[in-house]
Amino acid sequence: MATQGVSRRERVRQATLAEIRATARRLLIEQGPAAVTINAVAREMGMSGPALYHYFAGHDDLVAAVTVDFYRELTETIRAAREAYPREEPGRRLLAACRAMRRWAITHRAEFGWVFASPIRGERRLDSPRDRAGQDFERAFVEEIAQLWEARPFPVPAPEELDPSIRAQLETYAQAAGLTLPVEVIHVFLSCWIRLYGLLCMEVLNQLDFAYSDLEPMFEDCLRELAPRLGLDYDAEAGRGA
Amino acid sequence: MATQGVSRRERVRQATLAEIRATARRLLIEQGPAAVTINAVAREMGMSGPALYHYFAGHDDLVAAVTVDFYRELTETIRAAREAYPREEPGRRLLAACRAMRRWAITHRAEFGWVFASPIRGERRLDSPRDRAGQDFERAFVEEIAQLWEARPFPVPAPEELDPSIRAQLETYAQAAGLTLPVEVIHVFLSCWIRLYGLLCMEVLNQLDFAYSDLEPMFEDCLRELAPRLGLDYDAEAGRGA
DNA sequence: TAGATTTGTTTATAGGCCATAAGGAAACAT
DNA sequence: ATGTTTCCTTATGGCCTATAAACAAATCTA
Repeated sequence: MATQGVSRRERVRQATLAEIRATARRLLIEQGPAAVTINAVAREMGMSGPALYHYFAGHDDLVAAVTVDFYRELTETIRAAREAYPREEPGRRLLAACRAMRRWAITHRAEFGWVFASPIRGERRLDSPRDRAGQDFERAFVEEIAQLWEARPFPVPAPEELDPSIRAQLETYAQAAGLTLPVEVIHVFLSCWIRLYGLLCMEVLNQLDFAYSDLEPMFEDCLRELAPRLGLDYDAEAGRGA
Repeated sequence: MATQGVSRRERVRQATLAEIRATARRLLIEQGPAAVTINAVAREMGMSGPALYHYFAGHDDLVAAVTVDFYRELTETIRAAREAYPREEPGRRLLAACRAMRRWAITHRAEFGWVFASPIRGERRLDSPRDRAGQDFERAFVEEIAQLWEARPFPVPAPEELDPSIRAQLETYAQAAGLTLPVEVIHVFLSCWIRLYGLLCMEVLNQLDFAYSDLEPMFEDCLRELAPRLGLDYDAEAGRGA
């Protein structure tokens, strides 16, 4: 048996854990974030509320676990999309990753909105599973940027052009994240990231509904504008498909 | 008397309404959004919970009223900052408005975060006080853009360059908002708006904490990049002061 | 000015949520 | 077979929303 060392009990426990998270997700999708409550999830599963406390320490814990699921799924989707192109074309891979991110976001609005609108109040611990999943998500892009930079360096600001405060912040970040890329490269990357992710953020938070009903062309516009900054050519065709 | 037609009762009522909203705001600042609850506000004021239902239809209503307060204050701040420069310099006025927005946002993090992270779930009615306040906020910028465009037209894409879908969406928006500016101008405006507001959005939602501790230089960077697109020259000095 | 009305407030109530405690039942181990 | 661990239940306390009913006070009106 492949599951040799795993007791039956443990298997059942894992199944229950998965069912809880799946139920929470279903409630989120069907009834919104406020409906994802310990009691509601339990009721939905035919259990009594307090039973769930044997699986999660509390509401926050459940929320965090679900968030991690979403991060993982999104990251996995992005990684898979990347692999549609060979390693020799990091530019195409990067664009595919960006588009996969938006596609996941708009086909999983509730989940994407939950991930970053819900639980970031207050401080974060850098070692929580939640943050590890977030870092992993980010890494999917950083890896590709690093490949791109090595394969075909894109223009970056001269050292003296970069604001000293930004430089200092990014040095701290690079060190904490274990990045070996030059700070100027990180700056270009994050500048692009902020624009792309920020657009998605506003879209999912319905901050742009007052003027737009479909932001896909704006997203493609954003990619078209960002592509040359990373020294890669924008491929309009790939945006329409999938 | 200036308050001639207003009964004493009405005055007291307005005072109570104001106190309720002020208390809600205080709770928001001191203890976070979750603490802004009908009961907590009432308790804080020495009243019993149900009494508040004579002033607000329910929790959502209170939330909406507080949100409107924030929108108004922010809008007022922006309008005031604009007036620091004469009408003949719409460029400076616009930059001042942008900086005032960020300044208000970071000196009122809880309020700013509340405004656009909290209550936008679900649909919106276009005629609610909440949305009217939001439109008013937006107008503070649109007005300035219009002035700028008339005084010194900035470059806009040629009609055939604008994506048809975007054009259609913006035509709908322009009509609904009663804007007479060309669609291409609106497109440039909103493109800039998305970047600026999106950056602020991510900052206040702590989406960039993983790398940055102080986003002011990034905001200034954004302004510096946006300024030429609106045909105005970036004034670094004004950013440092205040 | 005395009664009727409107308005503001309180207590009581119903239902939901989070979280803990205490007890019972089932699965496991030896 | 029996003790132990694990899981699940009911009971409880405290806070929340929201409504209903009862009471007090200010205001209006005849």
